[in-house]
Amino acid sequence: MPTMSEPETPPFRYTAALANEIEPRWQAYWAENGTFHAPNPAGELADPDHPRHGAPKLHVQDMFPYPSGAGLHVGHPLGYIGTDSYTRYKRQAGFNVLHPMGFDAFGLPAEQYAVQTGTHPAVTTAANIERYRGQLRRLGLAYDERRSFATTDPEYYRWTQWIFLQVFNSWFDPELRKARPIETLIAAFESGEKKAPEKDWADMSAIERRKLIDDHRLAYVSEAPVNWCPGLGTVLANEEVTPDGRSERGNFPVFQRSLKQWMMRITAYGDRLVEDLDTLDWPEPVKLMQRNWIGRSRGAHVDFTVGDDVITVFTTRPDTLFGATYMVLAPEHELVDKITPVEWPNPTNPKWTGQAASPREAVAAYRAQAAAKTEEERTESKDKTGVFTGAFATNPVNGAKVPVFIADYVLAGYGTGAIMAVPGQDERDWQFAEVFELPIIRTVAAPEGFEGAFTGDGPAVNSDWLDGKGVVEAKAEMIAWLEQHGHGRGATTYRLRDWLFSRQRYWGEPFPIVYDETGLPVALPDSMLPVVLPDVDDFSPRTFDPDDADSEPETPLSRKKDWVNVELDLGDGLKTYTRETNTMPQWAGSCWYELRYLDPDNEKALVDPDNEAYWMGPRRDGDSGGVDLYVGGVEHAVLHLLYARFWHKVLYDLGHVSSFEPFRKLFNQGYIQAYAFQDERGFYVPAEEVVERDGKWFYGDQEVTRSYGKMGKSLKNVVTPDEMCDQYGADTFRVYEMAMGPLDVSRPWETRAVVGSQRFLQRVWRLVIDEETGAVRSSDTPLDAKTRKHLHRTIAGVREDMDELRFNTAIAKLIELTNALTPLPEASREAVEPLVLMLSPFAPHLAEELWAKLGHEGTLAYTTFPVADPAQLVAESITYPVQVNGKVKARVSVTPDTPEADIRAEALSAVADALSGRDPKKVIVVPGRLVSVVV
RNA sequence: GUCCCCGUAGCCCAAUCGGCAGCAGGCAAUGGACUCAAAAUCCAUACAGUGUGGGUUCGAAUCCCACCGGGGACACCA
Repeated sequence: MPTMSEPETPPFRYTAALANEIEPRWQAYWAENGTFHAPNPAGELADPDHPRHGAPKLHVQDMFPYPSGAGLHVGHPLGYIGTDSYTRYKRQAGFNVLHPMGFDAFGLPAEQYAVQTGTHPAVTTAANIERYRGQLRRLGLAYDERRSFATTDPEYYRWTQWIFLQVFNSWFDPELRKARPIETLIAAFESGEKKAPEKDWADMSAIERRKLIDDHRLAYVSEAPVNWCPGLGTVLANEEVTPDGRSERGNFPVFQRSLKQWMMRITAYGDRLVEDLDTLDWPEPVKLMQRNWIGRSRGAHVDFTVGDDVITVFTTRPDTLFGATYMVLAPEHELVDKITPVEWPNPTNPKWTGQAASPREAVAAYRAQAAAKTEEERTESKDKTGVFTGAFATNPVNGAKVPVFIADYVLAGYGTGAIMAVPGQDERDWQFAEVFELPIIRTVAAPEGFEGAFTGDGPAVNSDWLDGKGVVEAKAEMIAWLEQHGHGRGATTYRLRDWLFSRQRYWGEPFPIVYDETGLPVALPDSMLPVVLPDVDDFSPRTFDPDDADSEPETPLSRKKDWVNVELDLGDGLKTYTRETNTMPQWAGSCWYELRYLDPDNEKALVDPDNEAYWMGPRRDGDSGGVDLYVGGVEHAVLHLLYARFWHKVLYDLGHVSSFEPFRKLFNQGYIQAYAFQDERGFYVPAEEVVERDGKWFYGDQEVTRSYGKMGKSLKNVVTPDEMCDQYGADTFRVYEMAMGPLDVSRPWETRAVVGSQRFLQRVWRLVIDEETGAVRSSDTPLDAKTRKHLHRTIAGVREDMDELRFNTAIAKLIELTNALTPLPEASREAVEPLVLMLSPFAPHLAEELWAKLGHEGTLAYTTFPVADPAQLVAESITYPVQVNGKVKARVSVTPDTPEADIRAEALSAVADALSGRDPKKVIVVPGRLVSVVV
């Protein structure tokens, strides 16, 4: 115990200097004693002697950071301090707490830095991680450091690769709605239980069989339209492309190209990803964003015939089929060329032709026009454009001939890329019909006088056998009719696309895949993992002129020929194979890290099942299991959380985990933002030197304008936790961040307000320590009754606030208690010790120091959090305000157990003057609150 | 354009179920004590009627409707 043997401890005030002496000392103590190690039920991290062995568990996790070169600013650790305070409290409250931290260290910035400087990304990354660790340690964050890792560690990404192989070696069985090992599919084909689409399994060649199987894998190679970004030299996932068709990172143009890429069949999980949201304790807006992103819609596929061809449309409103007066195909639809005749039918409305001499010319011109537009231009103008193809389709319900158009308001990538247009019930179709003078038939009765497309519910009209039925019923009957007559079938579509999983980058996980002489992929066996990322001389993918759409990707790994070409024995004897030279996207490592914390050193499995079941297993029927509390920003509402859920479900299906969701409860912390100031020329000036005078802001003598937003170097408004630790100490900084508002609310940083938290800690310090002599001044005198009640009220309130993550109000209650104790002649231990314990989640170093000074041995981390005495929570009397017609006219004081009738009587006599003889019409007694009299 | 979240003292924020808007708390301000003076500390004081307008109710910051302002998401998804 370093603190016990230092009589020369400066006996002064709790200052930044003192804090900076205390804090590293306790950080060292915690590290040396492994204070925050959490015991596992099994394996190397098990510890039967641990004070929390066998206690109820709690797994709390933060979204781990990408260790950037810029280090942390004061906004970053907000959530970390929140979870640290929460878990310190829960640990004291008796839980076995797992609170780990790691690093998401693959990614573009380190690679781009490497390209610029030649420094290996591994070197940059390691240095950045060290810096982060130092910054986090300085804040006193209580992590189990044995469980920390980076996604770039080969021992970690070995398991990322292993999970990839699990995904690769699985298929999605639509009957069971789950992933199953690929062998079960092969067996099904072999036994004839499942039929191959084109010819019998028995008649297929080995290569044909492999291709068929590969087409069913959850990870597959696909020649598919992808987002090719020449400026970055890589392809991007849809999610990484901005709505105006540029790369989210770097803002380069992105082009649609057909390229061979790895995909993950996340769409197979669309239903479960939607449905299981209901089991999760997540903020509603995040669930909503996921639902919207997945975009499941139910409806029907309907077949329209055009000559000898069949065009299938997707509609969510099969009930309106009688109102389909035309059809629209996306300009890119594959049947457009085939159905377009040589000449315009006679007659043809001149508005339909785009002034072209023939349908083919019109189609070609319109396509060129559509292709020239960016995605943004296409969606920005809501004016409907399009052109008639010259072809007519047959409406299957009534045999009506309807004209077929192409128009860019129909998207090639959604549904079937073709729609039946029902202007009477769809606003977009209505607008198009107005422009092109197409007939409008209402099939749902609209209210009297209603103009435009009616999308609400109502009885069907003009719809033969559906007439009179409501929308829901009519939909069901139409789907049944379509299926019965072979014109269509019920269908569900998703906005969600399969996940593009390969990147032409260096700094990512290599795929555990090689190609044989057939060019088909072959999985490496587990025994060959990890496939270590080799050193290369040049880290950059070949980049191109950002506008060169026809360039071809060339990966950094592909240039390393001695690595790419390998001789391996994969069961067919020694053969030459070619390695996959793409790497995985940055999301891969963060898709499963919550599991690795549970069992970080396990070499036999990604996580021991006992450990997984203990920390993350379901607790009751229907419970998804998962991390008990996951804290991070809303910016990950869709991508990271969706991908992680997907992988987790695959692992669940294959029996590797017992939980079917990774994160049971999600909490979005707010952001700390800051003001930035610009001078007349628009240059940013250092924010900390700007002063306010009369509602205006000045930098020196110069007036500057204020804006509010992120902290950033270029905005010259960054404040770092290190500066705060220097100026005030980590505890003051922690208390300030937790006190300045609720954790989920964003707020502006204000350095000059930090001093308030410092003063509070100084007052607490002064309750225990004599500032002149350094002696402990707390007494053993019992508290007076009033203060004792205040203490227990505070304990009860703080516990409640802590459980609900309301740290700001918990701290306010502690300040209030401190302010009540300060003027007392003696600082009684009866109050001071609980106060120190309750403060310890927020100001752990100060609390440990005071706890030691008060004569306790070792750390307080496992000392029971104060418990309120219920007897002390009962008020001696309750004062009821008495309202007459909403205005407070009197107050009556009664004991808490006074019956309602007596309260009523007392109240009425108290306001007898105000009533002046009138009879009360109504008297409302709200127990514990007030009495309201109405006359 | 649609959807979601948020508007309470100069500022950051409190206020179970609708029940006395603040001895919840902090910053800043003002006055005082201490000091040669200042800082720090301590004590005290003032400041809003809850963005606006309606409605429901005995009673609305809280529930409903419309509008205004700020933030976020999606954006022709058939």
